[in-house]
Amino acid sequence: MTYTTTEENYIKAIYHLEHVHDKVSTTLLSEEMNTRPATVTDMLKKLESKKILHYRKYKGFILTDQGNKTALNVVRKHRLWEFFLVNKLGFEWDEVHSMAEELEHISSNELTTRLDNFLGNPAFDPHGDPIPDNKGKIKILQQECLAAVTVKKSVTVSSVKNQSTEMLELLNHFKIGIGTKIKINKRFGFDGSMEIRIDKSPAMIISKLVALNVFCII
Amino acid sequence: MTYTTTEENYIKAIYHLEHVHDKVSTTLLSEEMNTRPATVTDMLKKLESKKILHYRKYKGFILTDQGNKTALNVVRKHRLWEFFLVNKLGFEWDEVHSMAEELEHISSNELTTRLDNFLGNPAFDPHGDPIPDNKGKIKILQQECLAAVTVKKSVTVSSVKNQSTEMLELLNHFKIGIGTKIKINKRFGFDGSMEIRIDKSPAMIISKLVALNVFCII
DNA sequence: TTAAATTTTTAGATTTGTCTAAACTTTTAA
DNA sequence: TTAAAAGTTTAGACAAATCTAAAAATTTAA
Ligand SMILES: [Mn+2]
Ligand SMILES: [Mn+2]
Ligand SMILES: [Mn+2]
Ligand SMILES: [Mn+2]
Repeated sequence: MTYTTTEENYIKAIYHLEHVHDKVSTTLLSEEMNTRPATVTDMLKKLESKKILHYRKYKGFILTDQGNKTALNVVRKHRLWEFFLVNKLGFEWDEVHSMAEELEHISSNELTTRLDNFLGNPAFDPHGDPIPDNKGKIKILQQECLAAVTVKKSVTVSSVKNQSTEMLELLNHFKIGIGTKIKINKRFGFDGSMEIRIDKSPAMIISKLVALNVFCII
Repeated sequence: MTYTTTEENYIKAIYHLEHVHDKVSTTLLSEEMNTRPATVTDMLKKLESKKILHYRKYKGFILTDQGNKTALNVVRKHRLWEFFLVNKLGFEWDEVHSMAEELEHISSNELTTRLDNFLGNPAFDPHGDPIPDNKGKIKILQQECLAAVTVKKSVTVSSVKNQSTEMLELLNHFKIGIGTKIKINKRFGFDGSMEIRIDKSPAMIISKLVALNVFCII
């Protein structure tokens, strides 16, 4: 089975939303896809007929195994291309998303396999998100939210939740990236901000919102 | 200006045909695009309105400067990606065309520039075709058709005209590729076939049709 | 428990790229 | 030089992905 670029984008969006919300609604999906709910309803019928999801009018929808498999393949390509763009072409992590959004639809499986090998079969993309292997298997790390880490502990940044350009730009400014080692000096009760230190550089303050979006390995 | 994948494919097809035929007809273009002439007429009107070509009903059409520039950019991306697939991912030269047909539509100019640099700014693709630089400039080689080369001369293969899988497969079998040095032993008047030799390997016979499709530097 | 609010679906259009069949223009050749 | 052949365009239709407006179903809350 092959799917259009649009279908693949819907499948991937449903996959992502299913991992954040326990029930994905038509409206939620329409917001994610920047379309109208009516458009989503049409697409749901189409994807149902292609056995990508189970759908019952007014009752909701959920990806089938086939749907999940397809989503994982698109996610795999997206993250492999992001890795390529950052590690081979020298792009910054905040520049690659829209390019990967196009590259993820290149169809050749052989190309994906060879790209994977060329990159050294990476397990994580530049944002710390796991790259599914060719069977759809994902490495799951035991991570903790930086906002919840005990004071005085040292941790290693492993992923970023909010991946907006603004957030990544801010982390760039702080010189925080995947793999950065952080020591938590103090947490301020007033606004939940934290004083942290990277190596020997001077201590700095990050807001609670930033801390909530950074995940670490302890 | 940005163009759809379909529009880009038409623009590129017109560009290629203009370099082989002194007048491109609606029917010829429809054959190249595997569509009906009526479909081409519709697209011509659309591309005319986008200033990609000059068009006069029943009288023909020709790319504008803007059309040529756009075509060269698509050709550039196509050939850079082919180079990448062969020289970085290890594909054979007869495997890359359809993948490049998709990759050539990835829009980011910054990506194209960085890919070009990553590949070492190659001037020719795996089939010996010139890769336009970022200004659309092409290196033109002084080439001669193998079928026309004087007997006893030694030449270097520089490009292949017919790039069908069948042709490339045949050349693979003969171990003839871009850069291969060939000595012409004899040309047979009966069928125009030629006896050639590569390095110290035993002499072999290639048909006139093969020779007509191989171009060399003398 | 039922009426109001919210969500979802249906109905009917629109745009893009395609088709077939028919009409129109140009070219060819008798 | 003109009639037939060939090439091109027009007219009308369709599938995909989208929209708006209205109808229907579900959820919420008085
Ligand atoms: Mn995408
Ligand atoms: Mn990512
Ligand atoms: Mn293409
Ligand atoms: Mn090529």
